[in-house]
Amino acid sequence: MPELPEVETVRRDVWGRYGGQTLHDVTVTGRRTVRRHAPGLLSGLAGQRLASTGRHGKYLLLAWEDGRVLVVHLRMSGQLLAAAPGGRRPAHTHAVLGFGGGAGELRFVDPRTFGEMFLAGRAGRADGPASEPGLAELSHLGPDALVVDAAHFGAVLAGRRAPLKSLLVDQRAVAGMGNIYADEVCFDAGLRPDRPAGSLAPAELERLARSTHSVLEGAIAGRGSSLRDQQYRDLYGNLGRYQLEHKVYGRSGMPCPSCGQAVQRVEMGARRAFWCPTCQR
DNA sequence: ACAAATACCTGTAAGC
DNA sequence: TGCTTACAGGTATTTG
Repeated sequence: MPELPEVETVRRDVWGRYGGQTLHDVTVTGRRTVRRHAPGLLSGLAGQRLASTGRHGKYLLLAWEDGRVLVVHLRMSGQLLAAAPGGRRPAHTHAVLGFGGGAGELRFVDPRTFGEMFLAGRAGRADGPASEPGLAELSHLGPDALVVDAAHFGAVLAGRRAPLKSLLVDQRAVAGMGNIYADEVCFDAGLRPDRPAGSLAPAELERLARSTHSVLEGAIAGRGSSLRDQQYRDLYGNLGRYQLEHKVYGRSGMPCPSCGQAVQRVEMGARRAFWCPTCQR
């Protein structure tokens, strides 16, 4: 499932192929994909050059010359796929951005239709991750996980009795982590996912911030995680390889890579968490 | 104010 | 073989 590392991988791919290219036409066939506004609104982007790309948490931002930003969220099953124009489009293709200059088309494919695209105003300037264009639609998000620090964790976790993991996947607290990376970050930081969020000592908050950065950066280097359903693909349809480096996520009963103890699975409400009972406290 | 539950979806896999 | 059921999970919304 696309979380921060997967979205960042796709962002870099998109910039590499479509950066500076002119958008010629937009085709929207999935109404639910553009549910925040009328489907025809995206056609107004035709003629614009892709000026920069950005990302905040799991939101991908495509900024155009005139300052408008196309916001893309892949949610569960969304994919952005590059293709030559004219080929047969895969099932569940809900929107297609047609570029000139031989760049071909950019397809939004999403079987479960949880994903969405919408047009927002006003772009940031720099091309890069975690740009802060100040979009009203994204104002509910906490700081991007790549730049969060211990002080911020301290502030948002203070006084909370909810499990640490629940806060790590809460995009209002910190933006970018989901089920996979919250578990991996907790393991790397040596913290139980079911620790009451407000119980972390200063040194633990420091470890949490450090592990958040290192785990997510490692996952970006590995081009993201493709799970057994192979739902996550990069722009060119290739699988990620960071799933090979997961220490605890989905590894219930298998030995912890650090100590050899069996990885445990704990139910936390409707969701679950994987963790090592000896390495995490 | 916070925490937990639920709705939204469909492809896949497990069970019968 | 074919049917039914459970499960996956990010976010918005509702309920407690």
